[in-house]
Amino acid sequence: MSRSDEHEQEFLAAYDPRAFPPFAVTVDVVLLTVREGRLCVLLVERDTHPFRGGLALPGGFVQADEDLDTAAVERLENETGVRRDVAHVEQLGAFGDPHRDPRMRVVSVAYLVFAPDLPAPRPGSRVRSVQWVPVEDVDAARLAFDHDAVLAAGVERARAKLEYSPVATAFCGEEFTVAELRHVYEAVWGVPLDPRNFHRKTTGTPGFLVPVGSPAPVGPGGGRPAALYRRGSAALLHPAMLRPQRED
Amino acid sequence: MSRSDEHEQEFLAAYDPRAFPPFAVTVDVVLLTVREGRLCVLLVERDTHPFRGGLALPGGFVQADEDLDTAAVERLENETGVRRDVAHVEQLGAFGDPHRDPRMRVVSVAYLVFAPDLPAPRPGSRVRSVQWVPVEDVDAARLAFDHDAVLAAGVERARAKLEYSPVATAFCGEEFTVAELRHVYEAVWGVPLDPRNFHRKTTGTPGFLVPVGSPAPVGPGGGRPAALYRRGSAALLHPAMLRPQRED
DNA sequence: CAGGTGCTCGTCACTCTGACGACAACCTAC
DNA sequence: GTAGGTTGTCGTCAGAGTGACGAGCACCTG
Repeated sequence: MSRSDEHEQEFLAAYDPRAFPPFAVTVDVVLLTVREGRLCVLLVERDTHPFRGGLALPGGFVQADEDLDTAAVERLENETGVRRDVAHVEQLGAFGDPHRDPRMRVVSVAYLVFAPDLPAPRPGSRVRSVQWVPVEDVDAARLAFDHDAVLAAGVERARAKLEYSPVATAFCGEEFTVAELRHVYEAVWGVPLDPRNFHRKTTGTPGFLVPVGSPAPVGPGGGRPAALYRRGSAALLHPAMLRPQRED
Repeated sequence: MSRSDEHEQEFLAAYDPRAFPPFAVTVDVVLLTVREGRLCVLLVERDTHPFRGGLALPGGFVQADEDLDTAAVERLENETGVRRDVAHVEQLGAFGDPHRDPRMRVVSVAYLVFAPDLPAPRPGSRVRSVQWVPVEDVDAARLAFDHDAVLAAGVERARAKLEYSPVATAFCGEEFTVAELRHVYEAVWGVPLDPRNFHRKTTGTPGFLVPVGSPAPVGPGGGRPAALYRRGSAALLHPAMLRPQRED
């Protein structure tokens, strides 16, 4: 397409800051895992202005030629060592309150990541420490920026998503038992589930679990050894696995 | 918090374009409605570079002090006259491919809006025409930017959302019949539904529909007059209303 | 070997659903 | 007014899915 004078004018006008106010764009990652039966989120202690010393979700600025998804995975890998292929990554949404960052106008694109229990993360640049915090124990009022709202959205999305998709397997290793998967559901939903009905449901839903031919593994503290499964090919669970609804 | 020299330096550093590359941020609106039994989307014919003459979703740049949600509703109202209170508005997600806009780096936050059948929209500024297009008839390859992907995400989100939430009522007027609501489901899902089972399901799900005390209205071309309902207070449908699954 | 633990399979009552019959309440045509 | 068409609403029934268990299996430790 040849560029006429008219187009050239419009092209240049695109850089008029009055018409197109400049934003910074960041990614923030809600990285969830299940540790010791509890749903945990990865938080970093900031070492830079603003909110120095405060807790925040890992994340950072998107570079000029970087895709949003790539930026999220990149920041994640740099700060925690989580490789993309052992985790589930999905976009959570955009957060763009005009005053969410005191420095400047920032729109943050939040990502939700599920990973199995991982080796201890190491602090990256501009960060004092990195820690897993049970989501129940997070003091929302102490989180930097609007990360309390981002975290809440991530946890709620996770709870809903376990119902109709097989993503819970992303919290487990490559191979896992039905009980391990059940512990994931129990930790995310915060309710106990009947082992027998859970077993019937998960093994009976087509495409959810694929039995691993190899024999059953050891049992840690006694009990019949469990069969191993891998994640199946289904993208959606039919029928869905509904969490028990609290009665009023 | 007093601002030390150190903080001041960091504060100023925030405006270094090498560290914080400038983005433009836009909102794009997937406005869906049901007209003549078909799910339709509002598209505008662009009158400006780039994609002049091409079809696109309505939308525009977010202003410097404007909230994202506000910006979406504002552009929507300006271009179509849809008031926020007669429609359902939710964020769809962020689209930020580095080359989605040939002019500059743009991140677009897409919004999904459901509205009842509306009076004909009027073209706004920088727009040649505004038209309702059945989503089945949209030529995805001719849409500007990545609006084909945005539209596809919006339609898929709408289809999924009808299952577990009462948002389908947003496609109807203040008061509506069960049949009108059923036509919405049929148009969005593209499948016929059994009127008797649909009636049992919708009137039986707690919080979905509230009968209007006033007597039944007229029937247009014959048939027993239908009872009128308003939207109930439920935010989620329990149990969900699952769309019939295609068999393979 | 006894008893504990956790895995897996069964049973049963209940709810929800899809498919359909039947009647009610309106219309228009004759 | 009566016949016949159209749409709304209520009922029925068989089958699938679920919650709440019981019970046996396969490992452990003492």
